Amino acid sequence: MSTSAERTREQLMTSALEVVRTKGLAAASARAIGAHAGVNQALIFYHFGTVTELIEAASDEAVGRAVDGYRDRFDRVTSLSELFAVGMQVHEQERRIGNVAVMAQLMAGAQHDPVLARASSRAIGLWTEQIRRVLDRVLAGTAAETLLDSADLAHALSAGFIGTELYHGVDPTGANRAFATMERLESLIATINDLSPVAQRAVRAAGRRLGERAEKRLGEVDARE
Amino acid sequence: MSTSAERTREQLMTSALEVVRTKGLAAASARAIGAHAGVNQALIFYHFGTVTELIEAASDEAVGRAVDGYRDRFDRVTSLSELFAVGMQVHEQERRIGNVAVMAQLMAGAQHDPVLARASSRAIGLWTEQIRRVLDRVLAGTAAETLLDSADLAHALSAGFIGTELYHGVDPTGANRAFATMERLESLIATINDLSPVAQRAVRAAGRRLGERAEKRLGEVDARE
DNA sequence: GTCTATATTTGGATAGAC
DNA sequence: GTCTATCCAAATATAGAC
Repeated sequence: MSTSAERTREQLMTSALEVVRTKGLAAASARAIGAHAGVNQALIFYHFGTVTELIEAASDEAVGRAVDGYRDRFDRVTSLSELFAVGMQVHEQERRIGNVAVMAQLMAGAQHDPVLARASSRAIGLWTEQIRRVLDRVLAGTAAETLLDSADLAHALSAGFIGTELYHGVDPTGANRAFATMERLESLIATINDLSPVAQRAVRAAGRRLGERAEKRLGEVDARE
Repeated sequence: MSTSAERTREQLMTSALEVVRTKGLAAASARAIGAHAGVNQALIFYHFGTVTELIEAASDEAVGRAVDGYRDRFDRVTSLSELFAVGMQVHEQERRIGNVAVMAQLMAGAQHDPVLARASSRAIGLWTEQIRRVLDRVLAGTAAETLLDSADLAHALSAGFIGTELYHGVDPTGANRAFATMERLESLIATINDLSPVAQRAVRAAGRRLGERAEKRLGEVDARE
């Protein structure tokens, strides 16, 4: 049984994201969100304190629900190619309903706002962790396991999706070309997984050296920050 | 010989980018930019019309100059690995001075502002074209030529750099992991270029089929938009 | 070409009635 | 818990003096 206050809170949260989605973060003022929710803007401050805290709460709720909703689908994935296919489908769906656009707006705002930074960190963390979990499983025992690191790759995919979203608003064809490259690279990995044992050993050996180099570099960069 | 008006225009342009760099697009108001430039905010409207048009002019000027400045360095590149190394160095430098952060802010704003969209389109276009030109040259005659498309890859790299920049502000370690993946993939391509002829033929053949599939898909997506 | 002053709008936030 | 009314700060933009 939802009280009137709970309904108001929910309306404000969905309206907040809806305004960010359609008009961008810069236009997501208390007045705009209140008007969209059909309630007075003062209620935002009563229920959430500030506008950005409302957006934070809305993001937490929406991302948690979205990621949960895809969990079963990801759990049924059994190969890297399948993960890639499902990942692209999920991304396309999330993109169509505007959730990726919202995330991109929040991350841009997060660069200079600690509240949005917290929200973005949690949001991107949930998605990345979901991908990493499946990657860990489907990479196990394959040649690609030597070439890639599931955590690294999960972060790269998340960053790629956000970057491509911004790219899409500026140059749609260019964004599709970026996606085509991701597809090519995935196919390449799949191809290597199916190579002859001899060729695979050569690639693995080279890959091992390269992986070590990458990890070494990563440690150095992190130490600097 | 620079007139007083020219100096004022230049100060406003550099100040505009400096404010975006340090405080974000949302804080780049006429007052903030004017104060930073040490001139009255009214001059922004006199010289540029609106604040976003000032930012547009500043971006055009700065990006053109930056890309030109790296041209020679890119022209001396002779292999994919070398391009990757130089690209990472250039990106790291541009990131350190904040130019990547500016671009990310502009692209986020561009999603809902036609003036910023124009500016972002030109800016990202210059960088992408620079990368594509070199890719075209260094890929020629290699095994990777069959696996990749220089225009597609150039767009993917640009999108990746922007996405990673936003990611960096939210999760620095995660961003470095994303970079590590780019490095691994580049190494993989380099490895394939050095494989035995037999293995390479297998990879090439698989790559050709995959490349055709990617291009087909790309055509379909573009037709929908 | 630059500044001061100001009109106008918009936004965050709070007080107080209901 | 919600609304009205309002304060205050900040923003874009313009008019007019210098």
